[in-house]
Amino acid sequence: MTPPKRTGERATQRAGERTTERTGRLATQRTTERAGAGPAAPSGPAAAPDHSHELARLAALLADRTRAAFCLALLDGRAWTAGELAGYARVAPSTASEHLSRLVDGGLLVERRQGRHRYVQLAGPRVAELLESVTAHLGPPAGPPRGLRAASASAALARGRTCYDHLAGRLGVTLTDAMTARGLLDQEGGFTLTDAGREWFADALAVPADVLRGGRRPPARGCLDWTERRQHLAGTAGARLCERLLERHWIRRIGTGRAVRLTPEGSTALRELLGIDGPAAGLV
Amino acid sequence: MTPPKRTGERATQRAGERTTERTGRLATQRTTERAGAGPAAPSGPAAAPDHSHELARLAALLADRTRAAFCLALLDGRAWTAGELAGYARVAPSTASEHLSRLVDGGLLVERRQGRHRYVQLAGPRVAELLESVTAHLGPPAGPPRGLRAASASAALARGRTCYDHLAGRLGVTLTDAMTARGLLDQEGGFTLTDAGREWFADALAVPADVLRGGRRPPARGCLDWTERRQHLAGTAGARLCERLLERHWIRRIGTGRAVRLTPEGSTALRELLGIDGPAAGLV
DNA sequence: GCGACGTGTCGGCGGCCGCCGAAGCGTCGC
DNA sequence: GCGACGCTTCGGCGGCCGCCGACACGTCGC
Repeated sequence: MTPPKRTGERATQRAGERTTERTGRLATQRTTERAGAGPAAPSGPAAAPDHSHELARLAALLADRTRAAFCLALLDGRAWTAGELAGYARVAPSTASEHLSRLVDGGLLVERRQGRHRYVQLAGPRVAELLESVTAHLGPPAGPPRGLRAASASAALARGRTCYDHLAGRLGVTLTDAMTARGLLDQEGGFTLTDAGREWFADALAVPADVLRGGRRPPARGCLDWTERRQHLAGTAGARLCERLLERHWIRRIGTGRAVRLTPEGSTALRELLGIDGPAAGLV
Repeated sequence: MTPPKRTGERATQRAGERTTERTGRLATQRTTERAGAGPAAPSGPAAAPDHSHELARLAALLADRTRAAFCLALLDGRAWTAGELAGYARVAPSTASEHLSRLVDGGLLVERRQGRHRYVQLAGPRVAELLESVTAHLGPPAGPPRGLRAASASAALARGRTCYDHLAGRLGVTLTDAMTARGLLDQEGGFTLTDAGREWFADALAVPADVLRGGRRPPARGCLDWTERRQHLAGTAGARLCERLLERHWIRRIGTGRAVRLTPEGSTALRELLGIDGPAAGLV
């Protein structure tokens, strides 16, 4: 019953983890044989590909509070500099630098050097979805009451904000509800754009139907909102919607944060397009 | 620029992590203030609830290769004993015991004591979905070629297997495709059961429509298949489908593993119900 | 009742990890 | 060009973690 010694093996594994090249991919590393591969595995063939190593490697990237804070901050979809993130998470610049290198190596982040700045960003929608789905499994958000001035800022965030590349907050949920009520979106047994929805995107937003159809990324997807506790539209459709609204200045970013506000023009437009009463819905 | 000392704070955090009571919930722990809460945060209001601590805590559960292997093994949906898992992952029983305690405390697993055995199981569909969504973001499975005898076992797994509580492998994908072709399932812009699909579940499988509608769990959901690289039906509908097929002996488990095979009766039934040609689809 | 067995607890060991400050390097602004 | 600035590298420190073996405890089979 005593398992074979494998201290040495484990040691080389660990070493392997550290010397990862900066490929910036989530791809498989060299695999050291272990689980279910030998005669000692009692429960029959564990022939599923052994993902345990890669899973642990990926999870380890998020298993540190500072790195987790970085990733959550980057969930706003924008690029941050290393220094901003260091200040945000209250760690020394050197510490932040090391963490960022690990996250880039691990494929969660991409970086762009620009002058003396290092801009870093989530590596793509898939990473954003990954983070969302993991955070969705966490308990309810920490605490309802916080500082005083933070309250007004969080009120703005609750009204509307970006969530990676789509819209969240009351704005996101209201849009989603309005689209559902008008038969553009179907939430019955999933999160699907209807035929009418595709037409609406083409007519009202000039987003052709084929843009919403193809590729690996789901056209429509629900994303759980932590202030509203409701789903809002994500996926390609959610991203295009947010994009168009910003382009047309129907919404505008507040300062440098992720909060957005509905402009007067936007209020009019949304009333015409979706029958949304901005003030009544608490969007302004 | 130099951040405030917080060695002591960090130390108590860590201590807090270790002394977690055995509540077995994913819930929020006490939160120690940090990211974005103070004046040093440069990038405006980071008023999003600070999930970084809980995210790191959750990720840390999966950040160890042994624990990751446990979780992936348990993804077959069945209950394993502590000893089985120890043998599977090639660690000492004492080590496995400690890991299991952490996973139970962390809310990923539930345990059932039965005589001198400790049966352990994934805590629920939500945990299974979490693991699926994370593993889906890993690179492609480790290596195509493996040992010799493992090949036949993995061929059986490729034909059909359970994935937590629903069906995967060629069987899962074939069923999903057939349902889609018959208009029971809509994959156009998500993964939705159509009205016809709900009727079919009621008529053909005696699963009433309200069972497929309610609750937190999505009625239909896509689950990425690592052998087929395609999505197959998961969610409540997927679970009921698998359940019924087992009940009616249309499929049967092979040995104690997660592999399943199509029975002759099942082959007939699936041809009648969905027009599936078992042999031609490589299911037998 | 008495061993075999599965599991939990404890102490200890080696290793990795996260953190920092100091120093170095390239870039930008003047 | 020269200093300020953003970032990175390096060494070092403290702490946690994963692993094991030894031992204790409860259960099961005979």
